[in-house]
Parts: sequence; structure tokens; C-alpha cells
Amino acid sequence: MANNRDITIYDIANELNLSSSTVSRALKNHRSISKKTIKRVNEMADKMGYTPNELASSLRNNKTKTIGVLISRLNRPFVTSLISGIEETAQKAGYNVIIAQSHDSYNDEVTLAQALYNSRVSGIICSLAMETTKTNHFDQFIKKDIPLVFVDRVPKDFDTYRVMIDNYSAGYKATNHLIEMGAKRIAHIGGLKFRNIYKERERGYRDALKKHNLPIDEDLIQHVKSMSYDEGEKATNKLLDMDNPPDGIFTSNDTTGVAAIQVAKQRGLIIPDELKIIGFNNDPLSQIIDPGLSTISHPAYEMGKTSSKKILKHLKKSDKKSITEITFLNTEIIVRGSTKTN
Amino acid sequence: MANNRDITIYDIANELNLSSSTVSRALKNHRSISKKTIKRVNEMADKMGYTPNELASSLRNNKTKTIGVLISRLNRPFVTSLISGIEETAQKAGYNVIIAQSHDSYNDEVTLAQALYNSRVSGIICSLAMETTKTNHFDQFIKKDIPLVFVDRVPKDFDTYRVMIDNYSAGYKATNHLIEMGAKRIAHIGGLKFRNIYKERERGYRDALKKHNLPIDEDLIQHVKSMSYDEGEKATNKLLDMDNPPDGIFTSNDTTGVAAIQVAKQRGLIIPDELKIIGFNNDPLSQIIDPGLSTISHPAYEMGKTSSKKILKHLKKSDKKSITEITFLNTEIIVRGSTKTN
DNA sequence: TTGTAGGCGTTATCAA
DNA sequence: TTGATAACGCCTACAA
Repeated sequence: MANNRDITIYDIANELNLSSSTVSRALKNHRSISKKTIKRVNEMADKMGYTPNELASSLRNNKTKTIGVLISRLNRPFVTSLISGIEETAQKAGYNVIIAQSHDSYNDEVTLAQALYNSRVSGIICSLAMETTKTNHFDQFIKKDIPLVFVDRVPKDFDTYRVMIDNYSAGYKATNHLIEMGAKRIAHIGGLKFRNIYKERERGYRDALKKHNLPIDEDLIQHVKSMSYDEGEKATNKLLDMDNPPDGIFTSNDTTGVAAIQVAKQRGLIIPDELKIIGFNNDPLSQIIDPGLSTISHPAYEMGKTSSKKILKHLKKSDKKSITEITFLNTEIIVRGSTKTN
Repeated sequence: MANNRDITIYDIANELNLSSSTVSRALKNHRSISKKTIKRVNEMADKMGYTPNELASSLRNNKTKTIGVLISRLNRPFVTSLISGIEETAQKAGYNVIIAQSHDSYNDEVTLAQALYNSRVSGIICSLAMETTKTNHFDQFIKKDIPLVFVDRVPKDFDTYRVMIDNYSAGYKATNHLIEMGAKRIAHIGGLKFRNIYKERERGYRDALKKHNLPIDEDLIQHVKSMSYDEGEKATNKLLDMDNPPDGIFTSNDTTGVAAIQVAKQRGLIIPDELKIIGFNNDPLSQIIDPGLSTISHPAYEMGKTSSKKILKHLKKSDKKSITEITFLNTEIIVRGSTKTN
């Protein structure tokens, strides 16, 4: 049942009294091969059940049809949509996608980057682990001119492709919206500050307050480690326990935003009258919760598509030189019941 | 900057005046090599920045360290958890995971199965596309003794590993719970009947009704194509528009369950007093919606882990023979506000 | 239009 | 304990 050897181009060649090179060329419709031979070869290949060995081909050509994707973890809607976009675009171009989860651990990220390198991926797309501050483990890709795209959680200084949103202006927009809806004392729940995206969103938040001459109260700014639901609950409780609690909260993701809504509801606060909340990402949760969570749409799927395209385009080019290219995708504000009554 | 050739074992061998075979063995701590040589080789490898070429190794050994995963689409919580489980288990064993999305299209599934085969995956885990009824495209894996695991959406007749839940008993449990909570006229929103999991859940539903001497009204059974939110809304509206509407609904996933809740709320029905709803999957949505959606927990992550383990175990075995092994994982009923008042 | 020959990097077999 | 050699399956420069 098992281990019957694979059919190779040699087997086809033997059967047709041709050379393996002719068969190889025929299978790729090489123009130097007669139509008749091409037809014969293809028919025989079908008949014999030939399947090309991509491995051998990759080794010989020194390139694989594989893109490596290194992300924190799969179970977040943003990541899922991102990968969907990556995978669909890659698939259309005949590329496979290998997925590796760092679980937000720097050590795992280093190991996995190496594993992806060893399996000779043609390109790599990475959204950094929460913990990661050094990025030496990616240098090898640049050295070998393997296109590297950082997406969303990108390092600050690394000359390569980066696909991201303008987190500063998104943070500004979100905060500004709360102000426009009448909030005067606005809190912020964000991620660790060395992760640039969170820092930028916070910067936007601060600038929006300044712009409207609202004071910045450091006690109203909560940094949480993993932006989980539990952390969101805790942070919200802390905020609402204050003597002078906020009347608006901008959370840097929807999970904590939803947590904030739940906590506020449990405490009997009326949303949005007494407390306005805006999140970030436009996760499915945000429209299911009652009231709906206003949020910033994060074009995850588009970011995935764009990342794949950068890789594919780079692989087509012949002039090899190091590249720095930052692509910003647009965000939109999505207004729901958590900030505005119908 | 680019294209500096990779360091190979030959380069190391040259540098140390050894043969490539010695280096190869040293790098794998082969017992026939002296400790001293092993040390020298490893140090030199580090120094020169050697990275093994898995591609060459795979070709030579005729096996890859890669598991292929073929699923419908990534953006469903069930699938995400499934893959998380697969990937983590695989990663620990030094395996990569290649992901391919069929988008529930039979044709794509056939193409992708072939692509995975061509890239010589060591094993394949598949959850069938909604459309798929024939499974010939998987025969090649069996022929080559490449372990194949079907998970969740499994074919009825295919002698291989299958990892699934007992959908019949889960459907029975869910329906039974509605009855126990007092529902007398229970509807069902399920998927296409040729997809076995939906058929089985429906069978459980029917038998639970029978068991309690409740009549089965075919009008109360809705089959929808993709179990999407929109379809859930439509189906629910249809049911509630009946002259004699149901007082309970069992939906075969949470997305349609949540849709049912929303529709019922919009219509001013009181849940669970006037209408009890139970879903399937225990998606994050189900606990966020208000009232919480009672549901059947689907051990997705566990199913992923189990699937990976089946593959890894099979690869270790030496006695190659075709295998039929069905693993059932447990489901649990999770009771929330949509069926029971606190 | 087709064939010959060598090599991609690794590893297993056999010999030393 | 180490080395020489061939092979995994494919592709391409060169030759015919």
C-alpha cells in the first residue's frame, strides 16, 4: 500500500524514449520543445500519475514557493484577517504560506525566524511579538536579499518593507471623536509603550487632548501588558474607582473596549450618556456587544494582501538592493452606540 | 548585500580539513564522531554562520518536517483554535505548518490538496469544504502512506484518522436542554445535510424531540448554506413569522445563534421567557452577546492537538499499514442567559 | 528540437 | 573515527 516510489521525470522519459531534460522542459511548455512532444509528455505524465517534486525543484532553483508568516498568535481576529489576506494573495501566485506563532515571546520569535530561514522561505512577513525589542534575528534575511515585511507591529528602525496604519492619527481621531461627542475627561487604556503602535496611538490621544485644551492626567492613562479582556476589566475598574472618574475611554483594542463596556454596565453607568467608549480594530465583537462599540477600523485583510504583494513584487525584481518602504493604509472611524445615541 | 552564497557543510569541512560527511555527522552528534571533532565542527559552524538547508535534507531523506493543513477559511474562531492546537503541537516536535484555505470550494480543495502533496508534506490535516462530497483527491496520500487526518467536517466513508465530536449526542443534548427549560415547539437552523456533522446534529435534535413525545414539524427545520449571520437572520425571521412560531431554537453554530438573538430582541421577544436559544461552538461572541448564548462547547484547540499527535505518532511507526481510527472528543453544554434566567 | 552532464546541499552506504 | 562516493529529483548550460 505504501512506499511505491514517486513517478519522476526519468520514468516518463524512459517510457517515451526521451531524455529527462526534454521531459522537464516539456512539462513547463518550454518553447524549444515541439508541440507534439509536449502533448505526448503531458499525456504520459497524467497517465503515470506524475506529480512534480517541489522540493527537488526548490533545491535546484535555490528558491521555494513559500512565504513564512511569523505572528504572535492566531486567535485574534486581526491576525486571522491579516493571514487570510496574505494567504489568498500568495495562493493566487502559487505560493504556500507557513505559519509560526511566537506567542508574543521574544525567544520563540528568534527560534522560529531561524526555522523559517532554514526552510528557505522566499519571503517573510512578521508582526513582532509584544516582548521583542531587538531585531537582529531578522538581519539574515536582509543579507540574503530575502524580502522581509513587517506588518502592524513593526520595529522603529529597520530598513525594510513596513506595512502599517498611521497609529498616531488613528489615536488622534478616536480621541477627537470622544471630545466631539462631549467627553471632557478622557482616559486611555493602551499596551506597553515600547511597542510602537501603542505609543503612537497614545501620542495621538495626548495631542488631541492638548489641541482641545483638555488637561492630561497621567492617572487616566493605563498601560496593560497583553490587552486581554481581564486586563481591560481591571483597568476599567481602576479608572471608575477614581474620585474623579473619566467620562470617556479610548482603548487601544476592542477586547479591552468590550471589557470596559461590560464593567460600566455592571456598575450601572449609562453608555454613552455617562461614559463614552471607543475601541480599536473593529473586531466582530464590537458590533455584537450592546451598545455597539465605536471603534477604529483596522484594515487587516488589506494589510495582509499588501504585505504579500510586496514580497511577490520584490521576488520579481532583478535589481537587488536593500529597500526601505513604508506603506500606510487608511483607518476609518466607526461610530456605534458606545459614543453616540441614535 | 545580497546573494552571498550560503555556507554549506563543505565550507566547514574545508576550513577544518575534514570531509563533508564527518561534518554532517558531527552536526547531528553522531556517536561515531569524536567529541573533540563535534566540538570543533559546531564552533566553526557558529563562527561561519552556517544554517542547515532543510530543503536539501528533506530531498535526501525523502521527508519534510511539514504538516499541511487544509481548512475552509481562517476567519472562524473554531478554525483558529483548531490551527492553534495543530501548530503548537507540531512546533514542539520541530514541524512546520502550511496552511491552505479552500474557501469552502471543492475545486480549490482539490487544487490545494495537490499543491500540498507536491510540496511533500509529511502529513495532512483537513476539515472538508462545505461543498465537498467526493474525496478522491485524498487517495494519493493514503497510497503513499502519508498520514491523513480529517477533523470536524469529516467524510463518512474514508478509512483514515478522523478526529471529531459526537455530533449526534451534542445535538441531542442541546435540544434536550431546551426541552428541560420548558420549550415545547423547537426549531432548528442547521447546515447542508450532506455535510455529515450537520446531519448528525439534526438527527440528535429529532431524536430528542421524539424521546419527549414532541411532534416534529418539518417547517421548523431550516437548512442554510454557509451558516452566516445573514442567513441566520433570515431563517429566524422566517421562523418567527410563522402563524405558530417556535418557543425554542437550536442553531448549529453560534453565528446564527447570535443572529437569532438579535432578531428576537428587535422583535421585542423576551429571551429566554418567550424564546430560548442554544447555539454551537462556544465562540467568543456567545458570551459577549446579551443575553449570553447557551451553547455546546466544541473543543477546537484539543481537536487540533489530537490531530497533530495522530500525524506525529504515525510518522514514528515503522509498520506501515492503512489505518482507520476515529477519535471522539467530548462536548459540554454551556448554559447562559438565552435559555435560563439566573 | 533534443540530449549530455553536472550540480543544488545533504546523508547513507561502504570502505579505510 | 573518518573519508569517498553516490543518490534524492530537478534544471540548465552547452553540445549535437
